[in-house]
Amino acid sequence: MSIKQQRRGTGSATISDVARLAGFSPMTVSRVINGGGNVKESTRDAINAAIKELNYSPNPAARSLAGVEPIRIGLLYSNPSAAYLSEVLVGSLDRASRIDVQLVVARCEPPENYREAAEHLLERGVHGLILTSPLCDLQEVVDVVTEGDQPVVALAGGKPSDDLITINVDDFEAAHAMTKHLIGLGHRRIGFIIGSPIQAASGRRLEGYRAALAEAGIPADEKLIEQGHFTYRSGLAAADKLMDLAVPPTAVFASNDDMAAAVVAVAHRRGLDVPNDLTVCGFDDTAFASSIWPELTTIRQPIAEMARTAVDMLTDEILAHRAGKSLPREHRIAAFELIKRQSDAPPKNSR
Amino acid sequence: MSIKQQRRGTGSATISDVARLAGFSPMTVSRVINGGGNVKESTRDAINAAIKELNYSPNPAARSLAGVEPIRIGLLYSNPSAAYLSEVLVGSLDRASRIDVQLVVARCEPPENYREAAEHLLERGVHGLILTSPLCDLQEVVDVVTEGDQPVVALAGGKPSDDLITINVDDFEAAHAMTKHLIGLGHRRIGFIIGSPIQAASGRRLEGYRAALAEAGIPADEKLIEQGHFTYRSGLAAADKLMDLAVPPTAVFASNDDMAAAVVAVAHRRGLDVPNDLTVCGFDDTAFASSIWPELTTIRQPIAEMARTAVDMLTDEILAHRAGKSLPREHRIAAFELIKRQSDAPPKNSR
DNA sequence: TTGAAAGCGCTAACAC
DNA sequence: GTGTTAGCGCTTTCAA
Repeated sequence: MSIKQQRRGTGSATISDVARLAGFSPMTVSRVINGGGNVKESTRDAINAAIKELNYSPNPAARSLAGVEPIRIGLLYSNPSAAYLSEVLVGSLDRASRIDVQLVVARCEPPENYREAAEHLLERGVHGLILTSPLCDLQEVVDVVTEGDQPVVALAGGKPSDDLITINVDDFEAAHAMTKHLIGLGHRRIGFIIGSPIQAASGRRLEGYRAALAEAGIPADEKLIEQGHFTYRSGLAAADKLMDLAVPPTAVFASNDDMAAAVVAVAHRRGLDVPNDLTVCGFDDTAFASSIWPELTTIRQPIAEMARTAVDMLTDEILAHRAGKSLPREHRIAAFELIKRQSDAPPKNSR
Repeated sequence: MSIKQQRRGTGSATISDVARLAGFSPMTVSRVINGGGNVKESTRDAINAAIKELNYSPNPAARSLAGVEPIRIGLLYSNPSAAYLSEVLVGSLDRASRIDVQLVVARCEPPENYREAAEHLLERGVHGLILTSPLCDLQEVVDVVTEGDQPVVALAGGKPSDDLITINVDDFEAAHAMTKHLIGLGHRRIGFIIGSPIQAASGRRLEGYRAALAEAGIPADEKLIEQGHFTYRSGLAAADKLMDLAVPPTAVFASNDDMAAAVVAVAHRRGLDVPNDLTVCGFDDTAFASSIWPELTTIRQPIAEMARTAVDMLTDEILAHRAGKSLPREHRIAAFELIKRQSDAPPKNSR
């Protein structure tokens, strides 16, 4: 039933098919695809239409064989919260391999070697850089990587600026949503553990919490707010302080899962049941959140998806750069999700 | 100083270079590379020598352009312990993209849909399958995937057999090493939490523990051995039983990190310090191990590396299969590592 | 058992 | 602005 192709060929549309349909030469199609200059507006449109109609996409093998310089992207990470890092890797590796982009991964531990690490990557000829979480918040690191003219994207962190493409969830909105959820459950004394002060997201999460409280007409009580550092250990300390309060909170919202897990541990140590005696919520939905018991209600950032987006955006920038154009630095917002699990309940004395 | 290549070209050796050096045509070289039949022994040797001398390796882009059927590997996973899964993905994606192998990933949740999931992959035209951890231990799943004649590799799990290529650490040796480490610290009453009974590794770990005890002349006490299921929750229950013993253990060795983390939680809840009042060790070195406090002493399986190996072995098999040869099913052992962190110490009353 | 020719899909170089 | 030509490195087909 299947007609054998003349020789081989995958069956999908080629650049010549597009050229024929649009009434131009393959070369012109190639120019359009690669954002090359010097193509008449009308020609470009016709070709784009043909591309769409044929659902054409260039064959990467042919492309690389024809000698285009491959796109290389550097990924700089540090302090690997294993779960976060691997989501980043999964997402970016996946997309990179799909669109045939080389990914060079390097670890960098500021303050020691961030300069070297960045320079090392640049020497390896990367055309753009992805900066992962704690790194995008270190001004020195950002300064170093934005020195050259390669585009840089900050993944889940960093302040939107003219130097940086950023991809974030709306931390304010997310913390706001979680706090509102807690208020909806009936909580009035809601403890909050702030994240590491060096990360911009920490402040935004705190503001979201404050705003939700204010909107509900709940007076702010500064004693309910403790500083943490995104580590389990800092969560332990903060939780202890919170639970030692004369009137302890009925719920604690920690700025990440590690600290939330620590709150659960402290509660248990004190003979408190979670969630019946204390509601605990986290942020990030790392492996932690669903491995401990009870499983944590938390905010999920689509890290893998964001990493994919990062690769895409960076690739677009690099291509634009090669074609001599320049795109404005974009600041993308990804959708968060409130994941309700078993660590939250109405406060005990509510009715 | 650099002489511009005539037009482009990467500079590395091509099939023609090899052909010229060996004194044959590119075609014959191609045959040798692809394991094709009909090449004289002496010719083959000469060409192989030339390949080696030039350090030649075929250009995958050219290859795929020339229309060889791409190698497609299916990866079947379930019950994603996020950390484990992403290590698997990172390793396999990385290697697959490097050697230009397509990886098709599918989730499968037995007992519902393992048959469909496997068949779905096969329909997508995969030439071989990787089975990740809990799956390789389910006989029904193994039966289904080995029905056809595609090669299957079991990654970190499964019983070595004629149907399956397996890649494992030596669970017996690893558990043995950890137990010995604990004994070396001075512990005599060492609790053990067994992993899920459906996974073959659980039994091997238990045996390793037993053997080390026996070697040290420590009489086995069955009360110190509790059944778990690799979940945090089962670890909680097992730890409670262990700590309720008239003479509780001074150390607990859990068959994975999740359960070890649960032991730490129970200890803390009971006012016990880890490691000073109780030593706790895990297995796997997942994110958990280094996120909680104290960080867990544990056994590390080089999952990502093992995944890379899996892709390589499968690819070799598929290539051999295509060339009409058949390799014996290999059973590879990867090296584990005992990661010493802060959750172990000599027993209190030792001196 | 080996080789020659042609072509996979694309783009760089150079016309026009 | 657009087209022509040639060739990237490999494999298939077919002939010797």
